Amino acid sequence: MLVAPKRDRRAERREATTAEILEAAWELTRSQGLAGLSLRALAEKIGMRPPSLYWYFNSKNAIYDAMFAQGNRQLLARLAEQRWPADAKGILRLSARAFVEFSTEDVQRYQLLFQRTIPGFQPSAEAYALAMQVVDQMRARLAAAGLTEQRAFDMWTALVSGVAAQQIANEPGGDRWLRLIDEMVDIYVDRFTGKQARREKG
Amino acid sequence: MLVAPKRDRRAERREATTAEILEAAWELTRSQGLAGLSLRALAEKIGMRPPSLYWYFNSKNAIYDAMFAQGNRQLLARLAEQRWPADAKGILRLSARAFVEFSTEDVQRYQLLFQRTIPGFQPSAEAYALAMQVVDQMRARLAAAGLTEQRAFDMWTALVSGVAAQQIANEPGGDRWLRLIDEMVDIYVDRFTGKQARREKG
DNA sequence: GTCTATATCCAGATAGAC
DNA sequence: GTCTATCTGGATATAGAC
Repeated sequence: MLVAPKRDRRAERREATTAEILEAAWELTRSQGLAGLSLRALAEKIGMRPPSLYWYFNSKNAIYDAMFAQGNRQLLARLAEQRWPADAKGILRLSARAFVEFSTEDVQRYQLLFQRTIPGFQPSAEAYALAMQVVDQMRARLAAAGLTEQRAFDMWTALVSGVAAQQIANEPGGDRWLRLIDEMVDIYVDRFTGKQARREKG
Repeated sequence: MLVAPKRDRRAERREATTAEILEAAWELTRSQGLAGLSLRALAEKIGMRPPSLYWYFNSKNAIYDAMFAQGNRQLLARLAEQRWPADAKGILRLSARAFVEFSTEDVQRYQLLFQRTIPGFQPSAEAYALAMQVVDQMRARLAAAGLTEQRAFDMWTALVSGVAAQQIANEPGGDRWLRLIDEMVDIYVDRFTGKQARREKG
């Protein structure tokens, strides 16, 4: 009687090729821009003919979708691997730094994940769920720092994404805005945690 | 003897058509995305054949360039038409509100002016000079509010563009982040002007 | 100024052989 | 799984008539 082997070598190989395609896609976007990605160039880069890509992805949008999901998984992993301190200010500093560094590392990934720059693209439900997980993680970090109100969270995301946006738009690869993170956290903390915040609430 | 008439009707007509093309281009980008603009669709929208556009613009990039310049002129006009108050906090509030409202009004314009989303596009020297004027205006407003340091200016642009970015990315057309502007100005002012700032300096 | 006709090239996607 | 061949349609841009 035939038994299924423990390892599915075919599935493994398929996964490996899929990963290779995505890696090549990221590289191409870095040089051609996110919207400039073409299946021809992608196929050529990995030594395939364009139609062969369709064995792995049903459409170009499916590739964007996989990239979107992968980027969000990378960010989740990045957040998970941090050694989170216990104090509020430490948590906020690390949270901001991790996000801004992740964003500035790869402009195209930043645009795909956080901006609506590709005309037709909308992430699938599965990919979008990962993006929601990222938001939940951020919210959990802020809660760990004692901040639970929606208003405080919105202000926080504005501050952090502002630093990232300016760094990317005006000095990609530099650290002119990155260096402002600690001070930004200070002025945020002054307002939203500790004595002052309690005084305003009471 | 022939004398040149005071009005150059031909030039006027050419200008009018140029303006019409640009207006149609903006409308198309709003529905198709910035990168999705095509000369075919643009020509059709104004009842022309595609080659006729080349009488007015040498290339597609020239159209993007004119749009870039126009957007910056619109922002300069917007800043100029404000009735600027005398007090620092009033100046900052109006400055932030004017910029964020301008940004959220038209997402494609925002992307063209403030983000590098089109693969090949780089503004011409003339158009770029207008973008510099915008920055100078912003800097002048901040100076009028008593803030002259580079670091304070960088922090300010991060805060303002963060509010705009979040509003556009997460709730286009809404005011969830717009409503945070006054509070954002408050926490900024607490840090960078008045007693506290002087104490930190001294 | 606007047109027709055309050049040149590229895009994403499918059919079906092997 | 990967290929060749092909479909269909799009793009920007130019030449030259009117």
